[in-house]
Amino acid sequence: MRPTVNDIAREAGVSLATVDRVLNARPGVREKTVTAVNDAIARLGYVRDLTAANLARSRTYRMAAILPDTESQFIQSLAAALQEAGQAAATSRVELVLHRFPAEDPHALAALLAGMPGRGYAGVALMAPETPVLRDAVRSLRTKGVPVVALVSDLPTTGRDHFIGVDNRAAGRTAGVLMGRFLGTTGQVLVLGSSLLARDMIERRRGFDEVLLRDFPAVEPLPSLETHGSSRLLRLAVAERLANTPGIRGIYAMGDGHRALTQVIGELGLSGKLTVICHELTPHSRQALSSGEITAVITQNLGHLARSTLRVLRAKADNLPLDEGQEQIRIEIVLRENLPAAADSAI
Amino acid sequence: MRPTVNDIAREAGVSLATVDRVLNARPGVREKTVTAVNDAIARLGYVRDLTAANLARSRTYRMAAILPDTESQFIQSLAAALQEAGQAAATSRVELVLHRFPAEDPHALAALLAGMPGRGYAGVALMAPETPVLRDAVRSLRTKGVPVVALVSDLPTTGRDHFIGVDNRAAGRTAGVLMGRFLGTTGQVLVLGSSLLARDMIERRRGFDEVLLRDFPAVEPLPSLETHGSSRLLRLAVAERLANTPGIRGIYAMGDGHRALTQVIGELGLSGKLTVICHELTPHSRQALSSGEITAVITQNLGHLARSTLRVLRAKADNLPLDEGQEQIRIEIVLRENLPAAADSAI
DNA sequence: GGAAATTTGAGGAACGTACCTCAGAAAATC
DNA sequence: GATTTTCTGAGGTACGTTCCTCAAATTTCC
Repeated sequence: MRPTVNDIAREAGVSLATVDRVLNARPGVREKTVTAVNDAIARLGYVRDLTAANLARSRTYRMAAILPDTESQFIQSLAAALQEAGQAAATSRVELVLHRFPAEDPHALAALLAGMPGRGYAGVALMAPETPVLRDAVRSLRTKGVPVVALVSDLPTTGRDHFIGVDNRAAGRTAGVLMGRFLGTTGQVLVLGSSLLARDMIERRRGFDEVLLRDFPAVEPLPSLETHGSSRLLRLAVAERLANTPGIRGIYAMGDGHRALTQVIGELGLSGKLTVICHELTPHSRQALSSGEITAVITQNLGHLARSTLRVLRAKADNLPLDEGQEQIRIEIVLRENLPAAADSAI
Repeated sequence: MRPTVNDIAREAGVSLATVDRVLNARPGVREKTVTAVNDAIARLGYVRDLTAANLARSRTYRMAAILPDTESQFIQSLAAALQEAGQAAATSRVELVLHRFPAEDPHALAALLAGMPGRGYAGVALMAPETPVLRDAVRSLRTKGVPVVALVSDLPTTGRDHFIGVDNRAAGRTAGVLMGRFLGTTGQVLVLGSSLLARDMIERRRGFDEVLLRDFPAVEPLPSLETHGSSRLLRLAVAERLANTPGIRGIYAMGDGHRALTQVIGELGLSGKLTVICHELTPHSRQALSSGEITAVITQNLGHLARSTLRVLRAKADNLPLDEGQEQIRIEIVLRENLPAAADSAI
């Protein structure tokens, strides 16, 4: 049988109450006694039974996930993944509530955040652009004891507790190598980015250029086209560039808008003739990948991201250490040949 | 507050004992009453609190993981990942015991398996070659009610409950595209494989050839060299082939022995001049990747694999459904640019 | 050496479920 | 309508923790 708190009390020659004080770091125990208890714990190899502990605490964790109300497939997939992870976590006393904020209105977001502590949230996961208003809102939340984690795009200046997502600079570098090696020789590359999540776009771009400059000097990345999430804008801009710049042999799409992109490429009769690398596996990019319209997708596993979010929030709420290995989100490269089955909840 | 069994009893107008009988499918309840209880459950949206349930059952899960006693870095990393996942799972009443068997002795393995039910194992995870003896041993285990999952290399003919690992055919295809695109033009490719885990080797080879044949007819994969896990054999064979076949521009290493391979390549002064693609991220392949001796590694996240193993075994032991999305192990492509930080427990 | 402060012990209630017993109610059978 | 048989209720204990109270023991300080 596994040792219990009672075994420890006996082994350490103290009472159960004292063991409990030590285990839960409650005050009023002499240093010497603490050591004695810890020794007993080590000797017996005691591991706290979390199921029993949580039950006794009868603690429930009400968490919020806040996303922009953009209706891109990526955001939708992310929302779905979070919902699903929330459902699964219901058995471990964690409840996840999804909130949306108007993508272009940082003040609405700040107001939403300000209301969080009052509504009993034990933690907040947030995907949002890094504005000054947001920075203050996050800081205020944290001083009120609500942990905040950044999702997908980091918010370092806000002092968030953790960032859950990939290293976007490394993701950009990865896109860079693939572009360089797939092109093989010379060529110009069209680079597209929305601007909502400024930070991740900037980091991707930086990584992309870094690799091309260093390892593939014959490849010339063009200045970024900002599409602001508008497919009309994207379509016009891409058509114009492709028509006027015959040297373009590749496209690096850092943001969303896969559908508009493949469409305009198709209309120009260039499907399959360009090396197209984009980010995020969505229903549409899956389809374009398997049809050969997109060459490679750099992505992250949204199911993992969502589950990680809940685990991290919970650990932060309980002030417990993280299993860094488990929480590290990998940069995944998806080609037609390793496209995961659609059964994957993360899409 | 979440509804409890008591709420259900009140809502259904029956006693707690009856609700308990229904919930745990114990006999002695009229059909009509069962329906009434289930209706109440549906109405209140009751979800059984698994932590409390397991506590009450005072159920613990003793699981076994069985690996060959080969000392390859891959097996060592896998063993470490399993150990670590086992430690983490101790808080949720799961215990994992690692066993090894002599790699070349299927009968010793069968004997080991035969002893499992007696020792109170609730589930077994197994990485082993698919021999007739093994098939019978696994079948016998399963009829005794012990779920068995195959690890890394599938064992379809044994009727195992689940396979945890990547689709090796798809992994081979992925290696194929990378090789084809990275080579760019014509070239011969040396293919190396150990033979211990016959099935995964065969599947990888099949996938590799499939893609090259279809999409890269100018690339010619040579017949597999079997190294039987011996680095001496590998070294001799590779040196001989490279010396006598000047058309070789790439190497696809399906099995282990990264160290011997990069060594012999280095001795021939070919470091960085060949496109080398291999499987499994290990300390050594990491190093070779970052130094440019290996071009790409096709791998799987061992941390994920280990945690998945425990979750699946537990679900099978409880006869619960799986979250397929969470358990699907992805085929990962690692280049120097997206090499995950070594902090990752999965190495 | 005595008062004050600190540390410890003993005990109990609670968390939500499982599982047991035994008596009593309701239904089925003749 | 009496007798079986089948269902149901009431109550309890247990799982391993957390967290509380209050008294007693021990230490610290003047």
